[in-house]
Amino acid sequence: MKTTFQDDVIDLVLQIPKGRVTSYGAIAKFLGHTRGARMVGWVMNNCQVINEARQIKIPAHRVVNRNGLLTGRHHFETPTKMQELLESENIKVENHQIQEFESVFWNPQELM
DNA sequence: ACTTTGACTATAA
DNA sequence: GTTATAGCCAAAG
Repeated sequence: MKTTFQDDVIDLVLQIPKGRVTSYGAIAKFLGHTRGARMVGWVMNNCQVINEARQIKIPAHRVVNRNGLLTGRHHFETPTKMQELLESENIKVENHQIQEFESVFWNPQELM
């Protein structure tokens, strides 16, 4: 089993510090796919399945679009679950948009 | 093998 | 400021 794109994405998402968020594009870029943000989204969709199949939790709520908007909220159990999770990590969310986004944004490059 | 789709982003108008 | 378009590449049908 070779390293797949989704494995890399998941691994990175799991390393997002609590109270921080990142964007699809940042993840894609970190993996070498500067404009492959769409694939990250696809992987996140699989994350749901993995969450139940592997019984591991993937902090998908820490992944938002570059706008700081909770675009993936509709894919959660409930449309408000994502915001709840973020708020429980001291991330301010208003109108499905992260406040002080630049302050909570986490660049994967910091990992190194 | 070909077409469609996707939780996106950057650029142009 | 918004809306439109193209780019990107991997999976599913």
